[in-house]
Amino acid sequence: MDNKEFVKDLTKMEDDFAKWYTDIVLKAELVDYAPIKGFMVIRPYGYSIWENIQNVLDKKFKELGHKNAYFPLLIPESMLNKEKEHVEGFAPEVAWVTQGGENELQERLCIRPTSETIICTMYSKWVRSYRDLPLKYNQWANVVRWEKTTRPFLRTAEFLWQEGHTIHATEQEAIEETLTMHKVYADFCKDYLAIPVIMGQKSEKEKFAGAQATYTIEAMMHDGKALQSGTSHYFGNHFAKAFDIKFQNKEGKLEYCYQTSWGMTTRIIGGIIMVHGDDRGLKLPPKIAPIQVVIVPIAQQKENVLEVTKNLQEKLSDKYSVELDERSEVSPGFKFNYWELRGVPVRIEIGPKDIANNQCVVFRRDTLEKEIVSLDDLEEKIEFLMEDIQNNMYEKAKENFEKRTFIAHDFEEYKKIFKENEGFAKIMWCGDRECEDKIKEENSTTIRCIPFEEDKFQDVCSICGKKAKHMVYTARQY
RNA sequence: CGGGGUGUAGCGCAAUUGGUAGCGCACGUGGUUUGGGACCAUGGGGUUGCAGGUUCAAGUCCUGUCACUCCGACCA
Repeated sequence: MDNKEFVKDLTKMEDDFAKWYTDIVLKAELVDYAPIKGFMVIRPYGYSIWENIQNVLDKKFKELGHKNAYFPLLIPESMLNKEKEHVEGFAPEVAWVTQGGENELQERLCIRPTSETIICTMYSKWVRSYRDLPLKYNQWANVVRWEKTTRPFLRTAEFLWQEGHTIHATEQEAIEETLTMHKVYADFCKDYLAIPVIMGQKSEKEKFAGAQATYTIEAMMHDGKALQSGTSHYFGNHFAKAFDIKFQNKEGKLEYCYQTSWGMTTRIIGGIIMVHGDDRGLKLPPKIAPIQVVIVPIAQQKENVLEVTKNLQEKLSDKYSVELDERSEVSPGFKFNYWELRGVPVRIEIGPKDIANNQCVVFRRDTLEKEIVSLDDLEEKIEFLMEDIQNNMYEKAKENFEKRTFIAHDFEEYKKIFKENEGFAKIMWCGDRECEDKIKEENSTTIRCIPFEEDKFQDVCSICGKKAKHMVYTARQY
């Protein structure tokens, strides 16, 4: 049968994209809804994707001299209130603890929406001299933000993340740190998740509450909407002033520290699904897939079949994560669909015929192609496929990205683009808040970022016609 | 918080003018199967969201209430 029959045009999926998405995360057993509204349960298979992400990032962080630590879940209200912009930004979505045991608390405690405040409080105790700097700590934790509408991974009331917090003696060093981590995220998305991203800076309006500058990586989902996939903030010394983080410099004078923070969350799993998934379900990049190869025995009750597959699993397990599906109660066809839904990059089928011919059937999830491979060449073939699938997935994602990136020279053209399409629209922007608000009001789009690489296609603002400052990417967002 | 919708088995649904709750999938057991979601036989599973009312009789009609969900505003 022609495999292309199965590959439906992904654009047809758009209308029901949200439904498709939630269907996949539930059916592939990544998550389940929790008994508390807005919260999700991450099931073992979904969690193992997160573990793989953690491992890669954690290793990278440590290479860059960061250390892991852990700070409390609860933050006293007075502590949160110390930085004005920050508390105003988060106030609408914090959850509060007001009672301890039977007693009402003197001061209510918020469940961390992020940990800047408590970490700054500790940093102020730990820093005395320039010799103590920089402090580069990271924590893997959960945070709670009381969101009104939620969707598994993309927006839930509680989510898992890493948050790195660093303080430095100089502005320059802190800015460098912010940019370094920004690049770590971008490279991670490209090299491990096969997701192309735009690197850039957030507008004043969209930046993190309390930050001086927010850098973001913006990914495009298959339906053309944007997903903010990782952020890196430069704080200047705002928080240092609010939390009194001072150090004595070489000259013996007291100075405030310069600070950064950066985070990536379980939301990125939603990104992987929405960038790569198709109508058969998940499609996981080999570098991050919990199971890289699944072996499906055919007619497994027949002599030798299970034995051969077990040996093969053992052999391949040195290099790859290999699952042998030896369930006898379901048919091979069922297993094919089962593992495709879960996004396993490579499947090996082996039955009596193959054993007789010293061969197997190798299936790749990205293109849905099947191929007969000699068992002697199998290891080489798998090695090739792991790399080829990874690259091919990136290319496909990039293709979609480019196909759905538009240029708007004026507002009429802009409106037309978002009336007819979903995607990224590049515009020239004067830098005024008015124009930023206007596109949102009329198109529900936002400025995703001011990219590092601007393609200045005209001199005037695409919205108001005044002199333009920047080229920016705009889109509807998740 | 503004507008719409839905609550019946684990999931998806059905039940005629009110007449004592059923189907598919899933699940249990026995057997036959196994190269793209197997089949046969058989079995288990329900205070119809909750509370009240009308009636000989309520999944169905009335009142209240709760929950969920979709579309807008807020966000990693």
